[in-house]
Amino acid sequence: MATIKDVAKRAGVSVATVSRVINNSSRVTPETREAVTKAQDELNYHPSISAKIALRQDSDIIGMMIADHSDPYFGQMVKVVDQLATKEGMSLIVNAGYRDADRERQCIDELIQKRCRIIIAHSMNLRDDILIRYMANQKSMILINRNLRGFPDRCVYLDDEGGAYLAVKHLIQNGHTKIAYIRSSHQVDDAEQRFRGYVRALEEAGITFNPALVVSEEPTPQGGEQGAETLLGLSQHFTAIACYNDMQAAGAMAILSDNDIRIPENVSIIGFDNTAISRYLHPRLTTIMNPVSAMAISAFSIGLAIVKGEDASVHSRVFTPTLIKRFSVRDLRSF
Amino acid sequence: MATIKDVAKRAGVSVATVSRVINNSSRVTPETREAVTKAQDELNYHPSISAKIALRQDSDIIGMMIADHSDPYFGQMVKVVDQLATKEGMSLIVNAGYRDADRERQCIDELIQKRCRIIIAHSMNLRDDILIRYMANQKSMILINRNLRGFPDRCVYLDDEGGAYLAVKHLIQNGHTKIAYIRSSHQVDDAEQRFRGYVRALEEAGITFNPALVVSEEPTPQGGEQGAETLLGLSQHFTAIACYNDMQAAGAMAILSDNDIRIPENVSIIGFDNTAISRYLHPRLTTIMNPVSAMAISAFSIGLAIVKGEDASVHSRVFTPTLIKRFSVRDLRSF
DNA sequence: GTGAAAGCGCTAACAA
DNA sequence: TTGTTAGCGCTTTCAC
Repeated sequence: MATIKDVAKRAGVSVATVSRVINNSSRVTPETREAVTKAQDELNYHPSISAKIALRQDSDIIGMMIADHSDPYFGQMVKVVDQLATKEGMSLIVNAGYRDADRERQCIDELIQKRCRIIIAHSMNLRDDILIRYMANQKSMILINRNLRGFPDRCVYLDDEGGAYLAVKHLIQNGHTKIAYIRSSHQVDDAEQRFRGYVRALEEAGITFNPALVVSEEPTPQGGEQGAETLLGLSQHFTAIACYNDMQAAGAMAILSDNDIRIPENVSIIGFDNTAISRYLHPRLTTIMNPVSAMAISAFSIGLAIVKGEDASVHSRVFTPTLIKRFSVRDLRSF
Repeated sequence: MATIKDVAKRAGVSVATVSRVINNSSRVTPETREAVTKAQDELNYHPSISAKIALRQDSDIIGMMIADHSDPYFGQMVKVVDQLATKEGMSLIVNAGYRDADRERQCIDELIQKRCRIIIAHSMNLRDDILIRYMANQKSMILINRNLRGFPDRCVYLDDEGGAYLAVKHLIQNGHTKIAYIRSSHQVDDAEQRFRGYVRALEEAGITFNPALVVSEEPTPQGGEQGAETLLGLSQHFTAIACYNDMQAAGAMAILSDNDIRIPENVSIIGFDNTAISRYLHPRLTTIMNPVSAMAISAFSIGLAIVKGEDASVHSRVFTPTLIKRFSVRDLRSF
């Protein structure tokens, strides 16, 4: 691999001049510039970013930690940050922790080792004390989907409890009282919050909570299939299923449909997240809007403001979910 | 940010010893190791990867270029490579070019500048001559979804033409002759190949190709919606629609359904790629299996073999699509 | 406008 | 087992 020295030699100039041409850092005569560019091209020279970072001690890299590369929810989040980063002339590195605490630590350590200027982390399994330590040391680290005590201005999150409450309240307002819930089997904050929203909506409506109508499954279509099968086997009567997320809803709908149970005529379904898939299920899924893009923009903006020494408090930190009405919930009161 | 010197000073040893502890590179007495680890921890020291790369000239980073972070197709590809990389103790960087030639070049340049040991690129818009130049200079660069002349052993791709042929032949075998096609509006190889497969299947069956039944749309659900609307407005009779991919199929199905056209009773649909979504559409989508994971594994294995100086020719390079029969195609012959 | 040289954080060869 | 030191590719200051 050609180095700056090779280019300098070939162009008959010093390395300093080559550096200046590469970085447009100060005036260089057109002839010199031409000669350098030519040499660069002939040698297929690509400056080493590492050498630059080693020397300069800062990097223009923004690092993200997400749970899973193959999950479109995170895909959207990454895309938004990627486009903002590009606009700022920064580059992006994304690590996925796959919901494993050790792997998550590794991912964040790697981002630090690569000297990312901003770190945006969506941690699923890291304990508070570990995150607190990272946050304390990385002044431009932002957390998505977590409200960590001590760092109110660097935590961007959704009101998950309120979202689930909204979903279940919508079912109740449509006359449902026997409402099953497929929760996430992961031990994460949002799973707990969403479940709590379900319980609160029931309680507020004076409906007694029936633990037999709650199943715990992976937050995937397969989990939804499994959950629906379990619920059907229970021979407990229910008229609606609220799900942890849209993926589970998709799986549950497939199983219901396989069993000739019509949606929403026989059973109503409500999802969460408003993932792309929800618009293409049949019937189109009523769900809760999770403003991922807006949260990603906010997280990025806060990080950027910190790095630039600007005021970060102008950006939103807690986001409110809203109901997206489609066709998977039946109004029982009109019958 | 603490440096290796700070740690050395605090632990009362030399930087070389700290380096040895970090890299487990040679024997160190337990007491020394302990002292170093303690100092590291107290100072929150994270070694700079950049300094290491600058010095060692190689990196254990594997770089990928994909089209779009938010597309689950690429998400799956990235996940597979990520897990293989982790197993090899390597880290992963992914850049997305969003189907723009300039951005794609930037992405690849960035991967080179970061001194990735292996580069896996899925280029949509780069011209052959540009790719040839990159491939010639980057000996461990692998191309996915492209058969670049001159580099047969570093190109991993799907027989797209054969896949579309398979799809349309399946429709024909089920008695369809008026077959519409929604193609991708992108000027990329696979779009052209798949379209060719459609035409060949028709020709082989003696069905005259009707250009009025072909519409060109974005490879997204929105594109599929648009395409279906156009086709319906044409008042040209058709009994089946073959799509460039599953996303388009999902969108088309939603539009058909909105217009009370039943699938497959009134119109059959076939997709391409066997994306996760295809199993959760209603009815479940008959489609063509695109073995992304297998291709990603192959690309990675070839790259690794090159880097290790092993024989790369044992890994598959061209992949054959297969038909996944589900419930979106009706057999017209039984009526 | 250009060059010489110092130095970033780190590893590895060599010495002790 | 540990320390000293050269040097990786690059940027930047200071001369000229």
